[in-house]
Amino acid sequence: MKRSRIPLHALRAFEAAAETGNLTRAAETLGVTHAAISYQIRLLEDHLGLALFERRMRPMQLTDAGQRLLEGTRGGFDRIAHCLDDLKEEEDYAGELSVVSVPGLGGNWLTSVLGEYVSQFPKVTVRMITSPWHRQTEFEPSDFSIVYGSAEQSGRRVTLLGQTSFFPVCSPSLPIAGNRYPDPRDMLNYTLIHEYNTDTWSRWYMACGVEPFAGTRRIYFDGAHLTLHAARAGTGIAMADLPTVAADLKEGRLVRLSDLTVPATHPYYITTPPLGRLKPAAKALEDLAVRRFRQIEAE
Amino acid sequence: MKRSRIPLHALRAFEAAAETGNLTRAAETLGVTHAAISYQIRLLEDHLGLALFERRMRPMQLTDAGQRLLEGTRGGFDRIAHCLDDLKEEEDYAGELSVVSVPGLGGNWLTSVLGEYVSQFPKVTVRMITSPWHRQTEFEPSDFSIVYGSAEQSGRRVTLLGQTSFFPVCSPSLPIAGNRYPDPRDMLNYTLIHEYNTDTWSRWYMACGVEPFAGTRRIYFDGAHLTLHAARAGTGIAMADLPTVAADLKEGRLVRLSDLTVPATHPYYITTPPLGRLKPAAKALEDLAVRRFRQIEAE
DNA sequence: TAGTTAGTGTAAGTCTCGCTTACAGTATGT
DNA sequence: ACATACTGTAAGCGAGACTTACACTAACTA
Repeated sequence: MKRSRIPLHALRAFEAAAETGNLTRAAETLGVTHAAISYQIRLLEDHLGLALFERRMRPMQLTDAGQRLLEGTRGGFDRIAHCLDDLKEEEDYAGELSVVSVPGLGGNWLTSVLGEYVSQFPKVTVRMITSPWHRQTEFEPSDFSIVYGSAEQSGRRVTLLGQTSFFPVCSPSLPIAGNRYPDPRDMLNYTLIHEYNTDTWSRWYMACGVEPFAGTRRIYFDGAHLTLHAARAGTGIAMADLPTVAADLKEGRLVRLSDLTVPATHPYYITTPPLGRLKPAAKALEDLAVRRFRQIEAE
Repeated sequence: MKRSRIPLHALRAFEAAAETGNLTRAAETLGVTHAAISYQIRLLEDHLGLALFERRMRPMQLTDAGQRLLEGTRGGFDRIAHCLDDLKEEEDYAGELSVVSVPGLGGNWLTSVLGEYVSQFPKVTVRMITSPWHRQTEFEPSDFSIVYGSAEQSGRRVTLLGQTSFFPVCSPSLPIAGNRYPDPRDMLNYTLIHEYNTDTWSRWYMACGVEPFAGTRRIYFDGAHLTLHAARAGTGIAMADLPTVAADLKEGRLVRLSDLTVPATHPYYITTPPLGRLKPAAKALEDLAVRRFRQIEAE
């Protein structure tokens, strides 16, 4: 069969479905909806003119032809996947990778991304520094760094990571955490945890249409990691963005108090050395980071 | 590597390019433009973060990584392609296939399609009949048939093949064949070869904006294959459509005399037994026929 | 056997990304 | 130096992969 006419996407969908006997499960592993799988399999069956699945029963059974096809595709794709994996084990994906990040994303989100990264590229040794000085000048230039705000930097390659937006969070131990999405006015009875040099709280209340807070308790910290630490400890209510607190929310250390968000004043950027000196390993990290960021945004 | 992230199209493009060391050639084999290949390879190199080709020299040389990748992908795709081919060799693609066609397309175009078909499905024995009686009723119902005009038929599955359009052709031996796209008025000095029960010639002259021919010689035949036979023999000028005369034009047996075409009054349809009794082999022939028809239309 | 849950089928509409077009740039041959 | 043959790349288009939404069917539960 001519290469140009092999329905690759359809075969991939078929393989996933055949392995589980369950379109929904298959769809999840490929990161699409069940309808997409159904569509592709229909296409493939139509192309071959024969049935690949026995659909009377559940879980779906492969027909003879389906069984045969599964062996072929699995073998083929495995071969390709291994080859691709091997390429990633080479020198290009070995050695050291110096990573610098601003504390906000760096503290929590980036560490989890790096966790996935090192398991995917076991031969890369990552050295990470978080530093609020996002200008690269005073450091030995890093292989990969995340900066906040303006990113133009002498001779470094810049790609947009994305923009976050803020919403109030607090410890589940505070009484107000009980009612889902309480009235913003009620939140004024708690300590509002601020970060120095930001106006996130006031912008948020403005967006709510609530009068600026007058006599509420406030406390100021130097950096988002500290405000969140305080929030977790039950000190009061802090503003947070999704990437930094996604894990906290999921594991119940923090509770989100509103649907309403205000955008960060600046986006995050990734900077790397220019194309000539860009390490493949850094590019791979960039891809992963961007993907994970999008993923969180989508939720 | 997770299946969902294998860039299959990019790998296919890479494989084609790596095999020839020539993007243009690779593009041809995949039936796309060189830019498409270039784009996909760029994507792949970018995804992996490393160069696959050494581009200083021509033909392009694979890098080490490229070499490795080629082995993997070639192996993988070969495996899949073989598996797919095997599936086509099974009972589903064996046995007899009865094909019925109206003479127009059947005479020339369909035979060439069938030629390709049998080389692709060697185990299928094709029995073809051309018959102007495109109603199926009096025959043992065929596995695959091409009809002209209205296609509604008791219980058969119908798919549109396409609509042709007509233009004048003649033998290269006629003097008028010398000048490319002569004045339609000059053509009136030759015998106009007609097919019974069609008004193609008069519709064509109407489309030209030329007065209906008065005292020109005419000759009538029963069926397009006869008109074309006469045209090839130098009898005069006949009307023909692209599928039927594509080979004649390419091989110089006929010359096209005008850019202007008039559409056929009806489209061609393919009919097969309904889904339950549709043979996979017939479906495959249908796919091939439709593809080849589109291809000619595109030229 | 009726209700419930988990899954598949499928039509309609959306949007991505693979592709073409068009042109500039770069090797190789004469 | 010119011609030829190929590659690189930006801009824009369109097919088709995908999502959404709902109908439907199988398999459990009681």
